[in-house]
Amino acid sequence: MTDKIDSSLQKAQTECMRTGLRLTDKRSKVLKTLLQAGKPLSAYDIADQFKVSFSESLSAMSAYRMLDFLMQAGLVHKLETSNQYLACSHISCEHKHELPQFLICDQCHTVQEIGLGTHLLKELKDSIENTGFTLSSQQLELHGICAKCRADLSPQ
Amino acid sequence: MTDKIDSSLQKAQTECMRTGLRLTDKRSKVLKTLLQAGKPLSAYDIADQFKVSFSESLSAMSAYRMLDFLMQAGLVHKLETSNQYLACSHISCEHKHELPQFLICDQCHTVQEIGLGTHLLKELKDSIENTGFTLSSQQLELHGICAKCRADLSPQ
DNA sequence: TTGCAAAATGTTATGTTATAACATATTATT
DNA sequence: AATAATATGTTATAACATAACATTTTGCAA
Repeated sequence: MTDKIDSSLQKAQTECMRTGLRLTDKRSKVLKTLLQAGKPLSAYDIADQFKVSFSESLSAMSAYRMLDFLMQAGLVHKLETSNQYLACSHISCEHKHELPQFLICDQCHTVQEIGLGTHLLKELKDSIENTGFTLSSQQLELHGICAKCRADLSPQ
Repeated sequence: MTDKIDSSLQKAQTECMRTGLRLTDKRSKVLKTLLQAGKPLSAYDIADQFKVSFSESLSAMSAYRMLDFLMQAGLVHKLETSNQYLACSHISCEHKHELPQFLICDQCHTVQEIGLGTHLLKELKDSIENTGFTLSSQQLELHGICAKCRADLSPQ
């Protein structure tokens, strides 16, 4: 578990170096906060958790700035439908994804980052662009109930 | 134009009566505000515009409550990605839609409510539900550049 | 190595979006 | 008319986000 987080942080560091971005100590710690949480957090949650984890202050303002950086670097996503941030689940793999897709459980609030089939995505994209609209890289956020909560709700 | 708005208001009234919902004068005026705007507005924008249009006060708190009602009645949608509200574009037609889809232009901020093919939607839905996740009625909000802005940006 | 410019972070203030809690008014039902 | 339910008014405050400017740190050229 810790290994996974460490290797993600390592990978993030390497990737930033390669592209000339500065993954500073604080930025790295913000990313680590999200990786450790394993779930989406608000900017203010992050600032609070940061203080607890690292006994070091972080204003919400700074959290926002660091999140901006991490999002630009593709290391963090923002869930627009819940105003929360979460670490990209593909940091430690090679997987490149331009259109992240999230399944958000409205019961337990866990978020699963999935990869829809490229075929389906292409069809979706084509269907939209046929109307003359040009998609920017924008994510899908789909709400519902995850398998686990579904099972808990309707036992038997 | 005014006819379209009036007929939408009429239709909304009829539909609410039929289902036992109370589309009061204020609620109807909030809906009218959105229909007249023809674009998404924030709750505070609506309260402001309401005062201008009807020379009658409306607190933001009240606007939120009326928007909640109108959303429940299926007459208004909320754009979760921009915290704005807009009248459903299908009030005056028979079209029933459980999963609204929006194309949001990040340039001119116009919003187009589209209907993706049922085939494509079914495929998308199946693909997601195969993972064990149960979708609730959730809309798609896709950002990009509309045809008009696209043309303006790259002439010739 | 020093000095400068750019980037990052700190700090304070304020803007924007949304809800809580309780009071008052209106409406439907008996 | 009494009363219960619904709707609206009002005030306060929570939650999310950005602006503006000060200070510190870093990278780089002289």
